[in-house]
Amino acid sequence: MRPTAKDLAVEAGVSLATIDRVLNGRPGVRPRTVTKVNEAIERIGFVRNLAAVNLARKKSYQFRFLLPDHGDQFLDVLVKHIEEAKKSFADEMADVAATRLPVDDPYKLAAYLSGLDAETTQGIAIMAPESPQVRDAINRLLERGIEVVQFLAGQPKAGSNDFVGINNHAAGATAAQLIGRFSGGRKGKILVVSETMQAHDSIERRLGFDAVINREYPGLLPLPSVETRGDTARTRRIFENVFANHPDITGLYVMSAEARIPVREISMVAKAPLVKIVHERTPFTEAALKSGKIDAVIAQNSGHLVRSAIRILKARIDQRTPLASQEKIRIEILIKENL
Amino acid sequence: MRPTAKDLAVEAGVSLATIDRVLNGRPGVRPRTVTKVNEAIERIGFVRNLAAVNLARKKSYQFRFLLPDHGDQFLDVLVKHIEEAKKSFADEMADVAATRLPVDDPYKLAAYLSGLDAETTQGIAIMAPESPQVRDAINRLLERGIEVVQFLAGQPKAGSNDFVGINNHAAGATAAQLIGRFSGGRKGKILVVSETMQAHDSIERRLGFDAVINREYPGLLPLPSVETRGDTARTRRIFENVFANHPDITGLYVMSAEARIPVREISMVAKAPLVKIVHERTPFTEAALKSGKIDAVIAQNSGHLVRSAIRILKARIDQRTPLASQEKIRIEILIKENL
DNA sequence: GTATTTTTGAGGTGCGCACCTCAAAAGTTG
DNA sequence: CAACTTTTGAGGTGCGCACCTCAAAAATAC
Repeated sequence: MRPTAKDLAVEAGVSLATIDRVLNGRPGVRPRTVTKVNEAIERIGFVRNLAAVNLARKKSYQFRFLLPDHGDQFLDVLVKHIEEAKKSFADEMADVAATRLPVDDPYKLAAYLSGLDAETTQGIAIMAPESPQVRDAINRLLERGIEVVQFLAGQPKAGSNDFVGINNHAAGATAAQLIGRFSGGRKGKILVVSETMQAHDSIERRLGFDAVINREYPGLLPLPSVETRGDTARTRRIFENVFANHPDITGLYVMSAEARIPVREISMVAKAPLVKIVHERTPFTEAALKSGKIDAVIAQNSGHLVRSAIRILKARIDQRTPLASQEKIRIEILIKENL
Repeated sequence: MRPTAKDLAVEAGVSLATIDRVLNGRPGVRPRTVTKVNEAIERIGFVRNLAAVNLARKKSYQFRFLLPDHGDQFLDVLVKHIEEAKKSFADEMADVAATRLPVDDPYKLAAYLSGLDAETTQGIAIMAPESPQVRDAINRLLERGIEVVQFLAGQPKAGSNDFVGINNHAAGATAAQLIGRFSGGRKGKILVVSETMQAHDSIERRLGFDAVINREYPGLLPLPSVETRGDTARTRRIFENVFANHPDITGLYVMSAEARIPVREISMVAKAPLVKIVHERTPFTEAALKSGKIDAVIAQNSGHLVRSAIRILKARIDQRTPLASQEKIRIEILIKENL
């Protein structure tokens, strides 16, 4: 049986009231007594029963994911996993919800954030680009005692674990290494595509990509980034143009989550087979991998992302340190064999 | 606020005692009343507060990992993660321990299993090869109410989630695809190495490997599996022999967890650079990836493995269904960029 | 030394639920 | 309809802890 507070009181030679004071940091305890209790804790290996603590405190957790309102398949996958997490975290007294917002409008987003009530929301995960407005709003949330993590987007603050997502520089580097290896020594140009280069993550990926290609694959030349803006016709025009100028394109790297448009359009304009690498696991990319339309997917486990964000928020509220090895989001390489 | 049993009683128009009878399946309740309560549960979305339940029931979980007593680096990594899990699951009233055993001796292992007491052990994760003795012992454990999962080794029963680990056939296929792609069209022979081919996992990996190589890379010829038996000198002799007979070896696939001996020895006998793929993330394989001594690692996240085993055991004891998407162990491809 | 402040102890209540007992109410049987 | 049997309700206790009050003991000040 695990020792209880009562056992601890006996071991430390104090009363339950004093144990309570020490455990909960209440005032009016001599330093000597605190030490005595802490030593007893070490000796008998006392660990608070979190379930009982939360029960007595009537604590529950209400978390919210703020996601873009316009979305591709990857967002649908995320929403699905949030629903799943909602069920599995119900056991731990955590309620999880998702809200779709026009995250690209910093003012609307900031307004929404200021409207959040600390009574009904203990933590939020925000998937939105950086902006001064949002940064301020986040700081005000923190002041009001609402925990925040940046989810997939935004500028991660170094050293803190307030960002949930992969290291995008490393992700770009990984893509580059794969394109390099898969090219098997052939020379050629690499077409690099993104929905937009405004996003911080695309910029990071591009930097990581170029670093590896330039260092390790002198035979490959990455072209300047091309933006689809989610527009099929535009993409087609750009591709036709690029291929006209560079008939020796041998690879495609799609940096943003929405891979459908570039993958479809490139098959219309490219004559020779290319090495194609895209990001994120979605129904489309899965099917494309299986059918051989693309060669590899650089992914982050979306279920893990969601759960990790929740666990980090929860740990912060409980004043615990999340398990670093569990919360590190891995850069997954998917090929058709390990789907 | 979440509805409590009291709220449920009001909603269903019955007393708390009846709620208790229904929730805990006690006898003496009319079917009509049961229906009434269940409908009320649906209506107000009642979910039992697991923390309170476990508190009232004084329930705690004691789990044990049974691991081989002779071990390579991968086992050390596993043990480290078990220690880590021990800390993080303490919050959930679960105690986790690891025991090293001569798992290759079915009689000793079976004897140990029979000696387990259901009072002090609620679940175990076994990493041991299949044998009739062990299979029987496991069945007796289950009869005595001790939950069991097979951990990494053994013959997974189809359809049940009593196996924690990757699909080894797919892992072998993944290795093959990578060797194929990384070879860049060159022809050659592939040296396939294992510590022993007795183990079920090596056999599966080999099958998956051959399937892909034969189907997709006719220019590559996998040689018959070579067994190191953990013996450096033996391995060296075999390698020298093999290279003498097959000077055109262009790739190495190490199927078992211990990659140190084959990777070191091959560098002594191979003249030309090879494509080298090994299994499992360990300090050695990490360093080898970084320094370029190997090209890729097929890994399973060992922290995830451990936590998954614990969660599955816990869910079974609670009569819950574990979250399938979380418990699926992914086949990770590691290169130096995504470590 | 006494007066004052600080530290400690004793005890109670409630969190949401399991588990138990006993009595009252509702059904069933002949 | 009485004599059952089955179903339901009322109420209590405890799980391990938080949080509160009040009084007693110990340390400190003057």
